[in-house]
Amino acid sequence: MGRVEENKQLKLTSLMDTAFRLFTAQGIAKTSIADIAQQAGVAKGTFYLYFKDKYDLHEKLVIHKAEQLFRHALEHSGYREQSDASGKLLTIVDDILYQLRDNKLLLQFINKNLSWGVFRRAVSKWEPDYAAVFEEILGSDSARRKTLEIEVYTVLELVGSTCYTVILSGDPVDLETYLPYLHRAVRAILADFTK
Amino acid sequence: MGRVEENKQLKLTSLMDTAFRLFTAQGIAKTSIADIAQQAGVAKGTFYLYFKDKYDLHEKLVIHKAEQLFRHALEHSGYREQSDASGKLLTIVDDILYQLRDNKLLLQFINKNLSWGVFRRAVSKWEPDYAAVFEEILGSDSARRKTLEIEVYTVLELVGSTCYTVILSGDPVDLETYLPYLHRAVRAILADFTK
Amino acid sequence: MGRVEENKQLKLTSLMDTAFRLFTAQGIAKTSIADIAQQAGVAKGTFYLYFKDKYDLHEKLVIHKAEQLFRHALEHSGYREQSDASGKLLTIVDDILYQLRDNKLLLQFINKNLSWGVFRRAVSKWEPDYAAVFEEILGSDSARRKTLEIEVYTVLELVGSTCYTVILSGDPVDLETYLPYLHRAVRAILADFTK
Amino acid sequence: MGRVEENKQLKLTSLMDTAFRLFTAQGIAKTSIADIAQQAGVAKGTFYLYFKDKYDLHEKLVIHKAEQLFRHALEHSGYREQSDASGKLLTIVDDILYQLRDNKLLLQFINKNLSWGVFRRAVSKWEPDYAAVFEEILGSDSARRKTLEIEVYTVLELVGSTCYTVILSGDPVDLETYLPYLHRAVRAILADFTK
DNA sequence: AATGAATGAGCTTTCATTCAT
DNA sequence: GATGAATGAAAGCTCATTCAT
Repeated sequence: MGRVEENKQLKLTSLMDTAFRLFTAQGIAKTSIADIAQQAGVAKGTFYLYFKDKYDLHEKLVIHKAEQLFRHALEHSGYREQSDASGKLLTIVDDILYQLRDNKLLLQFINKNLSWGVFRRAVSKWEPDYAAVFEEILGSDSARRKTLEIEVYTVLELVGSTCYTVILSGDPVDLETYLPYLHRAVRAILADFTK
Repeated sequence: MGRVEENKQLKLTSLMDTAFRLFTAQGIAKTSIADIAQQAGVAKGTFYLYFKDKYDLHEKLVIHKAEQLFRHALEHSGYREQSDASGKLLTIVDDILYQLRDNKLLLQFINKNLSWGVFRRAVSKWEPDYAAVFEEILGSDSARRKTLEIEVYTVLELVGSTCYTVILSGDPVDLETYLPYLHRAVRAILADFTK
Repeated sequence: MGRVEENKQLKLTSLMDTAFRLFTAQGIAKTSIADIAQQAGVAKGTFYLYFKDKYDLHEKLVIHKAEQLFRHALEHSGYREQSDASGKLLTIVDDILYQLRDNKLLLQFINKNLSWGVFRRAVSKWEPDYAAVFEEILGSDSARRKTLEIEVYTVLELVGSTCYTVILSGDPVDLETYLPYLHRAVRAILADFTK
Repeated sequence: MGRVEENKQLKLTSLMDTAFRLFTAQGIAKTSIADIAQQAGVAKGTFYLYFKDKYDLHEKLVIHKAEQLFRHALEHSGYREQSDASGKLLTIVDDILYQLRDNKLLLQFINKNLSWGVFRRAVSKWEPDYAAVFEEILGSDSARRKTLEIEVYTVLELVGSTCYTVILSGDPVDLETYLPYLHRAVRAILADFTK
């Protein structure tokens, strides 16, 4: 990577990191491009070399952060040691939950912005091939394929929406109290679907 | 109610209705006070006689719409005919789901903006006394009280987050296809909690 | 006219006068809205209460100035004393020429921007009814009607384009030298058309 | 011409062709150097190796296109076969008119930008020596010399200004309808001047 | 209570120009 | 010669808010 290429990467990273900080601290509406550029240490015009506008940056940021989150879960959760699809899924979910518990800014950012549609589109572009990973988790039994996708969707949405509020506001109970209930709920759903 | 009072009420209603339409159509960020006032048929200055700014109006709108939604469910779902708490809850949930299926704008608006915390705070202010209604649904068995609240919370979040995407984008499947799975999931959770 | 109405008229006039001065002095491209507003003594935002953008202002200015020019010619040239259409037309043309010779800024502004289409559209909106005036000049002989319009068009274009250069740059000769030739040319055209 | 020279010529031509297209399509004000460079297939910096700024390029383009127009008329109109100055002039004018009728973009570009002064300055620089050509057309009779120049000027301005509007907008009549009138007008002027 | 003209801070966006590679 | 990333001044435009009427 030449000097120029290296420099571009640095500016890109700086812009994204700064934007993440500002977006989570004060929201996208109250964050101006001037703010981002200035705090990232680049000229205002430079912003437009990398992003169309702040919403473009925002979208790219969501995808980027989501990828980091999943990549970590896939590489560190040890889900492969589980024998069944449900076990694998739960292991991954738990890893992600722990990451989010320890990084509330990220949770706030991801959850408010990550829809199932965005997630699926993003997954299909990632390297390594995460689509293959899902194949691996869910199995290749094509008869159960659609059902499994619904299963994943249901569990992810349940975990995402409940934990968002619980972790951030401790309402209606705190995370430690809620986790056992959540696990029971998830297992109940998975068990029922498997019938 | 005198002529003046009546006129004020008309302006207020017009402002809120217009704001709801604009907020859902183009988002709060892209909706200006000038837009709202003009389309509501009042002068810009008049807006400030009723609301502090557009965020104040937005908050009042969320609470107002949520109340309408729950009021309808409580008055029309016939939940009282169910014998157990779970049955009552499911009946109310179903009614709300049907309302939202038929009013996607409302779904979009409510879901993006209604958090558990806002909901609880709002409920406590409503007339008639909805707190009493919840008492009625959940029962007064103080031992199960907290558990039931978690139960309600979990189910509401599950229903809210999954149906939001399904109804609005038909992803990963459309609502007709998804509903049976959702019902199984909800019943599985409720059954498990009851053990 | 109330205080407010009076004030609006003042601001409008100030904006148009200032814009005319700046447009003629430095061109529309190099004139910013901030310049116009500042020198007109109003806030930048006020500009947008009266005009869509600087091109909108420009167009209105062209029409406004053209109207003044023609109004003066019609009211002061005494064209009615001429017996034939050609004489009337020449009298009006001469009056306009003298106005422009004495107001080169106006000439520059009008000529670069006044097209036959704009002129015709503008004329039809003016008060008093200038369309009727043209009727009066050209006569109501409907058989010659279209021919007369072409005649007027040809003469106006000839006078406009030749005098523009001559008055402003004295090239290829100065106005005093050119006028006799122009008059001969105009009379030659009119005489020929009358055949 | 070496490879390098050839390459330079290619880039120059590409820049001028692209600029002509963009200037006529959207005007000089809305055409950026970035646009020109990108669509011409060269880097932005390269632009500055050939032109000072876009106005420099514009001026060079006007002169270049005008030369092409006149060169074609002089080489293809057969004006030499006419015996008198008036006939020669009319023959050249007609050829130019036909070129412009078939190339409206060029008409638009030339007319908005070609003044008598620019034309004269440009003519004096061309190769072959077009000044001599004018000598040839107008004759060397120094007594009539200045009169003939005025004649050329008057006719060119008349033709230019009337045909601009007629060809481009068909207002007040279309070209086919207008041409006979124009020819009568030109002949009337020329005949009168010859008296 | 209602109006809407006026404000001007503040935002997004463009773009000519430079210069290290 | 050629490049194109970077710059930052400058422009257009929006809009919440005020206040005289």
